[in-house]
Amino acid sequence: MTISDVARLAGVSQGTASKALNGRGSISPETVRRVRDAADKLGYQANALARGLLAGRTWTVGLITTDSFGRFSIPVMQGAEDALGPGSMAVFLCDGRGDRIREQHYLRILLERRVDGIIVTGRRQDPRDPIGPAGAAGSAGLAGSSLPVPVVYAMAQSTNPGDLSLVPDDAQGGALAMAHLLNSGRTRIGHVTGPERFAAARLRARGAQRILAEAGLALHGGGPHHGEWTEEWGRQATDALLRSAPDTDAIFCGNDQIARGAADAVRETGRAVPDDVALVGFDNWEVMAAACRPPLTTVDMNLRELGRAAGERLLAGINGAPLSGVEKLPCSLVPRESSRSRR
Amino acid sequence: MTISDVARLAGVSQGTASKALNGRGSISPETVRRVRDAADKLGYQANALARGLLAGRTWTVGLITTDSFGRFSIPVMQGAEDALGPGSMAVFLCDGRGDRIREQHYLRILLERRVDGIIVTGRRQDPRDPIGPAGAAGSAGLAGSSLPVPVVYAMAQSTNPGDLSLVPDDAQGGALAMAHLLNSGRTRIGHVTGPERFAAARLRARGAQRILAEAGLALHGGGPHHGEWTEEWGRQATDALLRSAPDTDAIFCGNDQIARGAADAVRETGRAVPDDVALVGFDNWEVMAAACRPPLTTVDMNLRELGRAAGERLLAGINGAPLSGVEKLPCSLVPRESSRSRR
DNA sequence: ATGAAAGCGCTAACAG
DNA sequence: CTGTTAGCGCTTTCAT
Repeated sequence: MTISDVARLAGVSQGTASKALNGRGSISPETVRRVRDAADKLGYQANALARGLLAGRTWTVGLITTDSFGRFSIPVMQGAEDALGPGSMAVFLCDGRGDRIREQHYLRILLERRVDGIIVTGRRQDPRDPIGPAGAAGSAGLAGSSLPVPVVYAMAQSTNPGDLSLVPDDAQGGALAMAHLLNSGRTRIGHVTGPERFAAARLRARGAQRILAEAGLALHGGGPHHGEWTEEWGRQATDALLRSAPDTDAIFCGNDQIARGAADAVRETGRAVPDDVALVGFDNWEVMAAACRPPLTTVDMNLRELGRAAGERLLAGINGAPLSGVEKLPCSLVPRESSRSRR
Repeated sequence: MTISDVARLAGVSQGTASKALNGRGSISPETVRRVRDAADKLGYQANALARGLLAGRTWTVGLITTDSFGRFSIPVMQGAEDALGPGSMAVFLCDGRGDRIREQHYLRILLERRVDGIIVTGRRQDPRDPIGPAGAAGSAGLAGSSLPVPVVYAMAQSTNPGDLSLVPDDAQGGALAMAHLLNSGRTRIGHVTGPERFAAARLRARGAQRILAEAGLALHGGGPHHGEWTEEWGRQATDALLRSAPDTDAIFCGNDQIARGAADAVRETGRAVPDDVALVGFDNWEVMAAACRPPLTTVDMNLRELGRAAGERLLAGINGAPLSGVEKLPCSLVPRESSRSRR
């Protein structure tokens, strides 16, 4: 099933068939019709390998996720597809599973297949070594990636400032959550979050504390309470917080799992959410936020939007635009029951 | 960066360079070394497009997931990669998002790129139309897929019996759960599950009821209680069940979310899990099962194993083996706290 | 052991 | 408007 078969059936030359099918050159309408008919009858589909070989590009981009597709990578990937698909670019997804070896392997696979560009995505914004031949990073300096194709990091950040990284603005998200709690009339607000080694935890806390300071307040019940990103920690820390600072009237939680644990703990001390204690989470992980009792107000990182931006940037890069720097994209607040104003 | 550049640098002909790099023909060790060195120095990587064009195959398989990569598709995909990767096949992942149009689109993309085979994966085992040109299904009859490459359905089932479908054995899984509860000394066992329109719900219930019948028992508190696959429904149905049949000593839940809701409901009636009421879930969705209080005993569908099997079957298909029929792969039980024997 | 040449399927440049 | 030809990068005969 090649274009020669189509040409033969239509009674024209190979070149004419190609032009007729691609709308290039000038071909009589009658011929176009005959060629199209022949192609349809034969179920002809152009061989993308031959086409790519000739054109020097493949209309394919690779997306490497450093950890398995999870709740962070998936929306990023969908956004990227939204941006790339309409221009009929295909996205070649690879799961690095957080393993450098696998990642190198996939990089190789992608480059061999001559993808036009690569998106690297992960689940943390802590800077990571750039993809590419190990050790090439340092030598590259500000010069951008040492790879033969443009690369965009999305929901991941390269330690090489010459690479373009797109990350959610965690500090702004934390500020958003805190401002919302203040607006709903709370003033004695605690903060329970994940491990301090995560940039996300530190930044969210910092943003929240800035807003609090602007209102002349500080975290109620002591500095950010760092622990695991789990429900278990949410319960435990909330329990301790309510014991040491019983008049706490709101808790900003570093993610939705912690918030859900917090909701259970609040309820189990005989208090009500949101009437006694308001809660705000982070991530807008639907299945968590919706199953929480009551449904959880939370911060959405707009990852799909971030993925879309990554796709657009990559397209620009493929067309020759320079790609570098770290860009922070805004989070937004999704209000639900858990932070309703009193009365 | 082509093989000619390598050949020139090594001072040999193109053909010799090719043989040296691929270990074909007979080439003097000395020449091999020179060519390898040249390739290394230049960072040469073969162009997979040119190679594929010539070979008529691409060492690439496509994986189309009918709904976004979620907790069902991901393990299947990983298993498939485990089976295919070592033979250095690349897996081209596509997210159909449950949309037939997108699916067609990706199928096209994959066939244009001349993948060697396709795996279709989903999250339900209810039979679905085969992929491929709409309407081609019926005419194909038992003849297998009308596509030019082999196809395997994994965690998805084609309505065309000529296609090969791999699904978890839900009935066996349900039986496993029920047998486990009986073994732990329970006899008054209820069943709360998802919508009846899901084959999974019906099959799990059927398997459970068969085991119960063999023990001379029947579902306690009435037939399978069908509802949503949500925590909310788990809470609601469990509450109703414990009201109408207060002596219930175990509940088999159709999935882990329902089980988690059930755990909350049991606790809120003043009963203890597992001392008063034992619980078993289904899916082994780690984040749910582990966050449940107490940790949830559940049935694992071994999806990774299923994915691996799909990859192996596809390889066989690519090598010419015929592929058809429906195969059910066994589930296994993951015991945790929620069903510990009393005393 | 090595080189020369053909050809995978396609598009583009150039003739006619 | 249509046909012919060259060549993308690679592997593979077939000579030498």
